[in-house]
Order: sequence, then C-alpha cells, then structure tokens
Amino acid sequence: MGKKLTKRKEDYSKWYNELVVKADLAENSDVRGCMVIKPYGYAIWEKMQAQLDIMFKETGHQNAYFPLFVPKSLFEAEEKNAKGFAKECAIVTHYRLKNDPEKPGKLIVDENAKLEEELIVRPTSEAIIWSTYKKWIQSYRDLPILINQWANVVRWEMRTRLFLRTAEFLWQEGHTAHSTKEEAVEEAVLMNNIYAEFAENFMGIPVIKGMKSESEKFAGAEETYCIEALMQDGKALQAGTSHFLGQNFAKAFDVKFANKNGVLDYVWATSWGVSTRLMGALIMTHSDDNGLVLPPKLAPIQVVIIPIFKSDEEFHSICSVVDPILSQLKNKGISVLFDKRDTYKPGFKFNEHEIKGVPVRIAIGPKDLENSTLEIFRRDKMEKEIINIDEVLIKIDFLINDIQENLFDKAKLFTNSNIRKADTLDEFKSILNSNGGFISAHWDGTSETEEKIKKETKATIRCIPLNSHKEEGKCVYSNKPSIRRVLFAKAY
RNA sequence: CGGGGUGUAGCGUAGCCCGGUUAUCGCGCCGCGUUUGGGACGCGGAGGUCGCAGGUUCGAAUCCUGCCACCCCGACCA
Repeated sequence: MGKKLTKRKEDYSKWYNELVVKADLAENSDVRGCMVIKPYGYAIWEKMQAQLDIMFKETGHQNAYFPLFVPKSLFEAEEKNAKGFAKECAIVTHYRLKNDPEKPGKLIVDENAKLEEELIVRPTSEAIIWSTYKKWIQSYRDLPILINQWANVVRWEMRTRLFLRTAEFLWQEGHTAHSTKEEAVEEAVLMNNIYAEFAENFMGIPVIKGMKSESEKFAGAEETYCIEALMQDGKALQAGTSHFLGQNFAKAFDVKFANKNGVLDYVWATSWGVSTRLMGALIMTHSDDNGLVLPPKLAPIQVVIIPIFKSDEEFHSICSVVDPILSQLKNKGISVLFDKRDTYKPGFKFNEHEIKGVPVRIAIGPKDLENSTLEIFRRDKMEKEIINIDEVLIKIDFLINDIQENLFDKAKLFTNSNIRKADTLDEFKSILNSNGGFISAHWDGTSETEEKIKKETKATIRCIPLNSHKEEGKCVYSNKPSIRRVLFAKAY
C-alpha cells in the first residue's frame, strides 16, 4: 500500500477508491457489484440516518417496514415505473436447492421448486407499498399517510462503484398518500428542502435545488425535485430526489378514498429518497490528498487525543491530565477517542486519524506536562497550535463549529465558481473540456435536443433550478427560443 | 450485450514474448531487540492448488484449447 494519495483530475476515480479503502469506510465484496461497509463507514451512515430520522419525524413522518420481495404482478402494475426498472432487477424464481447427483457436495437448483410467480427483489418499493396502502385507505380521514422506510434495495447495474453505484445499497424511501394534489406537491417540495437542509447544514455540501427534465425524471413520476452537488473533479452528483407521483400509483393499484362530499377519488402520492450514495458525496466534496475530511456533525470521532510517552510513569502523568478533559468532553456530548495504544507510534496515529478525517486532534507529551500546554490540530486546514490546557474546552468548541462552517464555505465557493454561462455550443464544449462543473445554458425544452447534447458532449441536464428567473434566450443547441437557463453537467 | 485488458501469498507486483535449479520484490503479518513530539529500524520467521480444466513436452506460471472471474471503455443508472 502506497503512503500518499494523489488527487489528480485524470486519476480521480483511483484516488476516490483508494481513499475509501484506506479510510476504512468500505471495500468491494466477493459478491458481484456489492460492497462491504466497514464499521467506521457505517458509523458515519448511522449519524446521517439519525439526523435524517429526526428531521422526518419533526415533519410528521413515521417509520415502517415493507417486504423485500415484490411479486411480479404487483411490480408491473404501474407501467412506467416497471419499464424504468425492468432492465436492472434481481429475480427470485426458485425456493429450494438440492444435492447435485453429478458432483457430490455441490448443490443445484431444484427445478421442482419453481415459484408459481416470480418475486422481484425490490429496486424501489412503490409497488409493494401502494398495494398495501389500498387496504389502509378508504376515507379522507385516513389521509395523509406519511411513511418512511429504512431499507436495502437492489439494482443490477452493469458497472458499480463504491458507495456511488452498488448492486445493493442502503437508503430511506418515503412514501406518502394525500387527498389533494396541492398537498402532495407541497410534500414533495418540503422533503426536497429537508434534503437540501441536511446536505448543507450537516454534511457541509452545498446543493442546487431543482426539477428534473422529462428524460431524467423518476419512472412513474409527474415531477421529480432534486438536489444536485458538484464534486471536486467537476462532475455533478445527484444527492437526493423527491417525486410528485400524481395519481399514477393510485390508479395502478386502485387506491381510492371518499372525500368530504362522499365522492370517490384517487389518492395523490409522493416518494422521496436518499441513499448511501450520500457517503460518496461526502467523501468527494471535502477530502484531500491526506485522506478523508469529515464535518464534525457527522464524524464518528470528533476529537482524538494522542498521548506521547516513553514510560508507564509518563503515561500515567498524561492520563491524570487527560482524564478530566475526557469526562468534560463526554458531558458536552462530544465524541472523543483517547488513543492509548502502545502498539503504534504517535506519528503513525497522527496519519491514521488524518486519513480517517477526525476533525480535531490533541497531542500531549512530557513537554506539555511541564508547561501545562497541549498541541491541538484541525484536520480541515491541517493547522496545529500549542495552547494552554485551561483553554482546551473553549478551543474544541470553537473548532467544531468553525470546521463545520469552513467546510461548507469552502465547498460553496468551489461550487459557485464552477457554474458558468454558455451561450454557444462551442463555449459549452470548451467549458466541459477545460473546467467541467455546471453550465448554465438555454435549452429549447425538448427531449430531442437534450439527447443530442448528451450524445455530443456527455453532459446532461442536471436540473432546472428552482431559483432561476425567467430570461429570454436561444437554445444553445437548436437556437430555438427559450425562457430560462438550465444547468448542464457531466454527472456520476 | 459490443470493444479492449487482467488473473502469481492478505494487498500490490516481477517472471510469460524466447519452457529448464528452491517462483521475484515491496507493503502487511509473527518473534526478538533497540525505538516512541509526524507513517521507526535491525535481525530472524511464517505465508503460494501461479484463476479452473484439459492438451503439447523429458519438463509448463511460461506454449495451445476450453471454461470461469474480475477490471476498463460504450449502452443503463441514486
């Protein structure tokens, strides 16, 4: 294993992969396209889950759990949705194995145990959930239903990448049912806003809120709202989506309710989700050549304390200084690790915790004991300073807030300075070839043009930004009239 | 599913073209000693069906055939 990571643009994938493995977040598993999330990586995911869960519950949602298997007849009920996912499904066809008569000790599929109806391993749960909602909904008094599910899903992608695109991934999926269109649209927008708030305030990832074009919309949705983020290599990453599903699923699964006037109507729906892909966004937004950089709000270890000692005696003197700091930090709810391992040298520990992105590091040794000082280091700026022991709590408080803010500000500056306007196709192409990033350009609104631009440049419409104002212009490709700019980028 | 590539120790690799002692080196791992304020050093050690199955040959990691797996580029995608 080499010692340094080098994040050159052309090697960005390699850099990313090495980083994920070295920081002990995850690794490729022996199962095709699947990933093992290691304890340290999972701890970050748990922190993200916990925060999202709070935000969902604050907005009236409840958690529930639905089956992993979707009978094919349910799966195909909503045609657009089924068609959209058909090419990437894992399918259960049998329920039993038997001994191979030809090869002792080996097993083969028992053809007698063929399922009457195939089961699809959920690529998303709309079908199974809406078939259930049908039983739950009769009256407007049963609405709204605001449910979220934490689950794994399977999408048989041709090419996979740690966290960004794995055959199996973890996510949350919200599925809500409403009595009016307005309320459902409001819900879809609300959840997109919650995703944006989470991304920016907790992950330190600036995002652009927008709507998907027709061709990028979720299969089965009327509108797809999304948050898009820009990675350090100039490629965009879809970080979360929230869909207004109209009455598509209600019609497909025959979910009707009696309104206040006693008239039957189809239920209005939304669904929304974020996945372990957010981990990829986190890694690619903040990390540097020294390894992972974590925002304090998501760091499993916020502060690491490294003792420097030669003898047991020295170690005990250090402990007498460190112990009160430990308990004070714990009382404040700050997660701290006292790395007292004597099997590794301090220099090794410094590097290890840097690779793992621990925001604040404290080193304390004999010199400090003499002077009542300690060394404090911030991971984001790689700066260290010597402070008096009395100041340590105040300093840590300051750093935890400051690092969180600094990471966001830095990423925001990067994103903002990588949104460029293009008014001709040549300009468009030259931006893509030199800098990457988002390109704000006029578009005639047709899927044909979008497709042609994609073929010619590999860039796609990431979103139609929600905050964009109307502006008369001409489509960068077709020259036809356009009323607003949209954001293009090469995407993950 | 098209086009290209790679399989050698836990990881990364040399050797293959041109067959020939005991399969190379680095990291990691184990033991002992010295070290410990930025990824320690020395000495010793363990670890291999050379992807699998056939074939050619006195002899195969090396040549041939088949199979399998994985990676990269396309199409697909959170």
